[in-house]
Amino acid sequence: MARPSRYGASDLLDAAVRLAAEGGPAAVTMAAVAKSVGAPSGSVYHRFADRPALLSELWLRTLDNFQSGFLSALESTAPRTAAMDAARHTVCWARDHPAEARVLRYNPRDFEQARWPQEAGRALQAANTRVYGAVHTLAHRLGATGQVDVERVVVAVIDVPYALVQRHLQEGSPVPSHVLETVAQCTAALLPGGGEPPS
Amino acid sequence: MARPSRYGASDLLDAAVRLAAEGGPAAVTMAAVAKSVGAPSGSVYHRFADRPALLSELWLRTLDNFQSGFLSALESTAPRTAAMDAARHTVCWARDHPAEARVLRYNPRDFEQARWPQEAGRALQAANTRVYGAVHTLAHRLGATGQVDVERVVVAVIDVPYALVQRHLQEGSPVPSHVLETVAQCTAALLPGGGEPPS
DNA sequence: CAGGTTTTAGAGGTATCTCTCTAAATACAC
DNA sequence: GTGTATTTAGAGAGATACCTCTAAAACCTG
Repeated sequence: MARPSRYGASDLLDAAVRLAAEGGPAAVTMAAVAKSVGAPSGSVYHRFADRPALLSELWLRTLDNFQSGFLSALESTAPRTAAMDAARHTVCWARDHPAEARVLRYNPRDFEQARWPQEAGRALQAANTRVYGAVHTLAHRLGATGQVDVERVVVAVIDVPYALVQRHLQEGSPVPSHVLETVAQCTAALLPGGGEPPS
Repeated sequence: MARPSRYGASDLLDAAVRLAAEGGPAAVTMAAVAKSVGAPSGSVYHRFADRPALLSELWLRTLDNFQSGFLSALESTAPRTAAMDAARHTVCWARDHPAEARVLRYNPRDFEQARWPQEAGRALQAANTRVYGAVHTLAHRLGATGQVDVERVVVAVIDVPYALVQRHLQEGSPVPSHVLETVAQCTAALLPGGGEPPS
């Protein structure tokens, strides 16, 4: 049918992830991505309509790579193990995919969300509501009743592992293994019913 | 002695904070700062040797504005109230200074730390070790013994309030008042000795 | 091998940003 | 008032980024 592609979309996105992890969103220029894989800039524009389109795919692909494992961890039948598994998944995924995890440290806004194609904006919203919905129902399965209880589950399952992991990643160092235990303790302590007393 | 200055350093930094809060570090260009206060670009270069110098002062001033209150909250004699006050301070400060708080969401690296003047780099390191040292001694005063216990206090006093506040700020919405209570509960639950059981 | 489609390849226009440099304006000291 | 140090004011050079556009190359189908 046609000439085979030498620089595929996923190759370019891989390069973009590396650049973003090292130099932040500003480092993801079309020229830098092209240079990073040895392609001329025209090849990048052949795959992505413009820079916002590339950035949106970069963000959405990375987010989905993380969320898919997170969501399947939440599907465990026992709600408490679901919560613990999800929290641990965040740590393990970040440990195993440091560059991608460093991308998620930022915000869609930092990746020019305002200029994304409409479809990308909707996809992002869908992904976010899907995760928040899953955590919400988890909170109810855990017996959370009020607004504050639900918030507390969100902190336990999302914010604490995320914060602990990012603190290490942002220094460029890998995620130490003891973080897994710290997160497990903190999450357990914050879930309804509490954890073993701290000391 | 001389002509009075029309665009002071702090005016320019104020504008830079606004720009960074709205558009991220990339939006803080010398031209944008100048335009934001109605000055020609030359006036900005008269105050700051170059862009890294401006960014370093932007970061250090903002960090110090936050840390001074945080550190004085930690000085309370009763260690548990010190921890709770420090956690609450983070929430209140972010609520009252949303633009500055949104700046602190980023990393010195995002503000070109690699090109900062030496002196600024040292000041940053000093500020960080000062805070981590204070939290470290707080952890000991709270009876923390092992590595994991200390980490847990850091999570309770720093990471949890920071994460909860940033989750709201990054959507552009102000910090809701109920966050103060959520943070207080989570921090209490994570401190040695625990909090009231969740439910 | 011929036709058609996709992709590479990169030159170049336009815009923007950083930073330098000169000249003029200002206000205080004497 | 005069001198002087500081600041404003902005033009312009050099670099870089985004994006467009044209031409050629490569491969599959028939």
